[in-house]
Amino acid sequence: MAKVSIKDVAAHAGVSVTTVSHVLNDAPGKRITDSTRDRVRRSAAELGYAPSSVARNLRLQRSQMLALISDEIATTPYAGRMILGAQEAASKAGWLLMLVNTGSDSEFEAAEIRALRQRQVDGFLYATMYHREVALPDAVGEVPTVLLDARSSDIAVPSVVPDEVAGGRTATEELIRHGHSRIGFVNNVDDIPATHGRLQGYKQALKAAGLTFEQRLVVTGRSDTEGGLQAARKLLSTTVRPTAVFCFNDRMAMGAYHAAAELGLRIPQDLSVVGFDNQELIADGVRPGLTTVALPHYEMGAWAVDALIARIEGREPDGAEHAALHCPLVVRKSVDRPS
Amino acid sequence: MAKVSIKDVAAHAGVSVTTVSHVLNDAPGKRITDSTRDRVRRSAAELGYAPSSVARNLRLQRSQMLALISDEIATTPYAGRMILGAQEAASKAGWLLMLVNTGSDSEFEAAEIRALRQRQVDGFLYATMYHREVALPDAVGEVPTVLLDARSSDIAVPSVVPDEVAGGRTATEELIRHGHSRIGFVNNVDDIPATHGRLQGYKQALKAAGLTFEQRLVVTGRSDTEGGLQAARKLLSTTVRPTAVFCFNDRMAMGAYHAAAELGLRIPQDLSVVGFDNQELIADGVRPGLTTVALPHYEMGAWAVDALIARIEGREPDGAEHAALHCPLVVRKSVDRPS
DNA sequence: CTCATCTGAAAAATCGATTGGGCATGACAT
DNA sequence: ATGTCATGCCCAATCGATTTTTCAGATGAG
Repeated sequence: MAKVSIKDVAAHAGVSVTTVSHVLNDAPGKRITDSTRDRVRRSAAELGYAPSSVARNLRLQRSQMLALISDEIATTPYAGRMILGAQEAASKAGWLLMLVNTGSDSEFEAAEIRALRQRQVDGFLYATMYHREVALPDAVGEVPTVLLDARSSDIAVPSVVPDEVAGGRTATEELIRHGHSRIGFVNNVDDIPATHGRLQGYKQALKAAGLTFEQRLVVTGRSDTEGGLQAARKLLSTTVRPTAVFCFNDRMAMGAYHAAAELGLRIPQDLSVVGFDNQELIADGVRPGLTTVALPHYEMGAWAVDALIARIEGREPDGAEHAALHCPLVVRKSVDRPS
Repeated sequence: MAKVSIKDVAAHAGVSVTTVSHVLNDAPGKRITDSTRDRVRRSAAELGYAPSSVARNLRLQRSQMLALISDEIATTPYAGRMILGAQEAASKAGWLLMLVNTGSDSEFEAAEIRALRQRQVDGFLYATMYHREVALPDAVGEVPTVLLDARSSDIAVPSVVPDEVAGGRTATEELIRHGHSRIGFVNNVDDIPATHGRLQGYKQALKAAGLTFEQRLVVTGRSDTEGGLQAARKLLSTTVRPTAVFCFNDRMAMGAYHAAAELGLRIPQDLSVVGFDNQELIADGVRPGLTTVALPHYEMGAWAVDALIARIEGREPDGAEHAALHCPLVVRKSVDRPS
């Protein structure tokens, strides 16, 4: 079963390659009798013919390939779901997805991008592994591009990010719903959209519930377990201890668990905790399981691919689209009513 | 800066496309004067010429593309480093890597593989996200393939896996080195190579240190936090409690931490723990940090790509190669001498 | 009966590269 | 003066498709 080309089909069906092409592509405006049509189709099937996309791409000057460029593929566990979402959306639409990771070396990045353009990649997904603002490298040039989990100052580039504000609101509401009224927020110190967005959502939820925002209930720290531990320690040692904590992410929530343990507080009886990110390894690993808000990585990947393909095929409302996708709550066992 | 083809370069340099091709590819056996060479090269540089790989691939009947096919890209955090290793090795060798994930649907898998062959993918990396035995799908046909983190019953296919036995030995030795002589093993129940290999390594280390293997020091459970908790609970409640535990993986080690906490045992003062996998999220997240054995995912990815390219280019000793890569110890704070 | 029109399909150009075979040109030998 | 040969480069075929153009034969109008 070596390679069977369009010529073989033509010979087998006793027609020209032209006709085969016309039949197989349902060429519009071409007149071909039904009997010929049938003969060609049967031959193609019989021979197991599959058109060479290399040849087709050369002729059509495109590749049906997308490249997902990202700064760091490895260091975060998020990557997987985002890539999966992109990959499945691409495959569903009949496109292929290349993965390229460039690290932080912008020299290397530019070189890779040029290499991809040389291979006629039709579009780029420019992804970051956490929601932040980026500058699109010049090298992408005129090739259609969509930002994934990132925003650009250049608003002409479509982008998709998580709805951080709504996510923060969701987390806080879950605590309010269980009857908490003194709710602490262990936030990240970094100046990134997630920090501000989740805080804003926290405030919105409080306000909507008629609770007053208190600055001293917000403590910040590095966004890892250690930072969460320290921040939570400080928060839980205040004179009027909160009965619940919303943590910037699951790693910090893990730190809050440690702090609670130090202080002899049981979760969720003495302290309710909500995290953010839904990192299964942590959220499922700690005891009790951590109620948290999930980032819609899969959905963002899929959205980005769909938007990119639409753009490439020119069926896009002009003007860039910017999506902020919903972050759903994942309920486990770390939230209860206040004692 | 539209598309500049070889013809443009030829025109600009005042030579034929043949000559341009010969110069740019350093065609062996072709005689071209230095002055012409220079002229062509300067023209190419000046015009920013980059050969179209689509055209080249059509002519040469290859694509310089590799595809990494895997069952599940998303569900394990390992994927990242493995993919990164593959990706960087490919890029270093001037190849492109496609990612394809097929889920468990072998129908869909076959379809994807056919699509890839149609695009002239030159080789496949068939990866699983944990070390196990697989059957290579028929659809790959004659295309060169290398197994990643998997073994096949068909020994003709090269493969690379972690050296589980040596890893188990390393973990156990670390405990022995600190003076432990009653070392428990919290093992996985699944019938996979890791289970048997790590146990074998555990036994080897004991034997080498002159310690006798005791069956009751080995307990098994599901390979997650809960399973680790239950197994460790059982192990630590025996009359003669071990002073150290080697856990099948970091998730089970996390369960062992929970069990120790229940029993009022401090780590590492009262109990030393060694894990396996080096899942940063866990190993760095628990307190104290977990000493563990790392799986060489990055290295396996790179090895597989190198082996695959070698095979494709025909510079490979005949007969398949099978590599078992070293699993290095990552020291944190969960091991101390017995009290 | 002749010429125009329509049909169905084939021929040929094209995409951008690689490559085996040739063809001038000048140097050298006879 | 003529034949031989190495040199330096170009022609044209090729890869496998798509697409524009062409064309032979059937049909119909005048």
